[in-house]
Amino acid sequence: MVNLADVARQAHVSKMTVSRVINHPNQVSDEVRDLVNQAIKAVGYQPNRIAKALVNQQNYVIQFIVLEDIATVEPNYAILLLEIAEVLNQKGYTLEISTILEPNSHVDGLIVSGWRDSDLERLSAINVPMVLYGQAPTWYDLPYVDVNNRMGTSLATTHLIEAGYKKVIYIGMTMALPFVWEREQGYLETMAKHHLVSRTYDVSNHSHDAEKLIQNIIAHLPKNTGIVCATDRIALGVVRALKAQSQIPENYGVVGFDGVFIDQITSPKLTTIKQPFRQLANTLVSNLLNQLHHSELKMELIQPRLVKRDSTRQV
Amino acid sequence: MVNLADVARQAHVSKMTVSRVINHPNQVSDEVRDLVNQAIKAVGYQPNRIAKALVNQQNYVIQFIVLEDIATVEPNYAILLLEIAEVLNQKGYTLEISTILEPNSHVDGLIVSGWRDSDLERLSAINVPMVLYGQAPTWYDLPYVDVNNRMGTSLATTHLIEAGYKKVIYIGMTMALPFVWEREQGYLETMAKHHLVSRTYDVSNHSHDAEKLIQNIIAHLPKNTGIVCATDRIALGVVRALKAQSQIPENYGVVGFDGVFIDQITSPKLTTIKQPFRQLANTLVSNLLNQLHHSELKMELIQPRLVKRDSTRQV
DNA sequence: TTGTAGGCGTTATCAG
DNA sequence: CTGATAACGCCTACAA
Repeated sequence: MVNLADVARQAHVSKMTVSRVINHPNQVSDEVRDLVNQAIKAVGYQPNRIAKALVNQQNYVIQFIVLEDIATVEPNYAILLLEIAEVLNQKGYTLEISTILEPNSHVDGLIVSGWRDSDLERLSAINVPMVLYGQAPTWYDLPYVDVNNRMGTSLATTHLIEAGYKKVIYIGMTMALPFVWEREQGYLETMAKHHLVSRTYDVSNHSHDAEKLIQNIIAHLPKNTGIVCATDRIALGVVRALKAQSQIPENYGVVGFDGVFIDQITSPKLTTIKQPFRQLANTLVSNLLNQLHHSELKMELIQPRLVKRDSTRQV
Repeated sequence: MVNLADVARQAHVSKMTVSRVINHPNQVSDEVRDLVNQAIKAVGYQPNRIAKALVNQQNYVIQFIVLEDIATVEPNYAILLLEIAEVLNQKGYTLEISTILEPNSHVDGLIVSGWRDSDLERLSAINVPMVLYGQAPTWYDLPYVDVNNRMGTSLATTHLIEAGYKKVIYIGMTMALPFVWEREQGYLETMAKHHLVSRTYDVSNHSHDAEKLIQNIIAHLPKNTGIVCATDRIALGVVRALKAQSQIPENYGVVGFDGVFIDQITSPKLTTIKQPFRQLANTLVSNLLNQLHHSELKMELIQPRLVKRDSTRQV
């Protein structure tokens, strides 16, 4: 393993000078800097993270904690994880993945996802810098990053109204999670703003349940109805139930939420509210690193995007 | 941060004795060992990974490299990743995720996934212990772990035959990847063994293409046909095309492959060949660690499982 | 069985 | 602007 000493020898300077060229280049004279840089290339030097970590009392490790059962949580994670890993790697950090909350470890920061309200107490007791994925109640004062769920369903509702669907209903989830509430509110507010009568239904977040719901209520669903769904999974069931009569998008318009994977495999392809995972990952990471370096606590909401596809009329 | 010295002071012994109690307990007298263990608990000592890594010239970091475009590769990864992370964490290793092949890094081992034939040359030039996810040509001598793809489609084919479907066809993929070939072979061999005439089609790995294929050939598809699909994604399209006439599983039987997520959201639910991800993760990790510790190179094939659900007749 | 010295590769600090 | 020294926390090698 080639180290600082090797470079120093090659460049006929001390180890410290080499170290400075790397970490504080402007404290070194131009000539020496060039000399050292050449030497670095010549011997193929790469800094040793471990040694650096030891002396700096930092691990350069960020832990991504998944508190919910992955198997049920579908594809979202893979993509978010990869994005975060990439951003972190670029900044010299390592992403460690964990499924348990074990604060004793040597990590510099935590990104916590899939938490429930009941985890919040425990979370706020841990004194490692952290950022939550998902909007948390403000009284815990825990920094979070989330997509603006309310804006998302608002976008969806507006789109359906503008596309000319006379009636617009909402199919939400039975889970008691903040984002579930936010998504419903986005629909309700937008309907109110347009002086329209709102109507909501709740199902578990499974396509088959949504499918059944539609079959049950189809008799009462007038043609020219728009359906805002709390998730793509629900939308999938709705589309399937409606597909038989191939009435999409003429008689029924369907909008999903999430924009990961499922939206692509439905037929017709889903109009959906897309979570901007790349941006989410970037924000999550920079939020956390800002805490590490400047100790700012921030709550951030990212804007989602409406992706128009074939399950709604083109306006 | 509490360290060896703190424990030593507390127990009135030297740092080395404490270190020995942790790493070579049988080199220490019983009394001293108990004393030290108490002290460790008392002060809440946790070994510092970083320092250990520095002196041992190990990072305890395993890199998981994803060489293909994640967005297109669907949910499989999230679950595999989490499983691997868990296993590794238990053994004191950290999982680092990366999307680029950059061998210069300070990692102890590599788990490589999503590679193509063209990556193999480069891969075998890297002299860091590694294990591939996916069966590789033997002449590269690269250790790999994979599900037994051939056995998988064989299981699927046998199931359809035993369920009494008269004709059994195969819908494969156009990609020139080893596992694609293996899956097709599993079908062909099994058909031959039963003295049945085989018939294969190829589509890209998208549900919509599979759907179109079925629509095109449905006229030539006699009732009582079984369809072995190379992936759940393809099966999804097939099921959708056949659903209209709701002829599943009476007139047509469909079996998918992978058993992650998609199989759950089809209607009817898919009979499929399930990749045992937990076991895959365990094998991947132990294969790699065996290389690190005992430098054994191994190629391992894991048996998949047939999960019978509603897209085939019950036997 | 236990302890001492030295070093892993890096950087902060202080002296020149 | 540059260099020597000590330290981060741990472990191997050797000594007692």
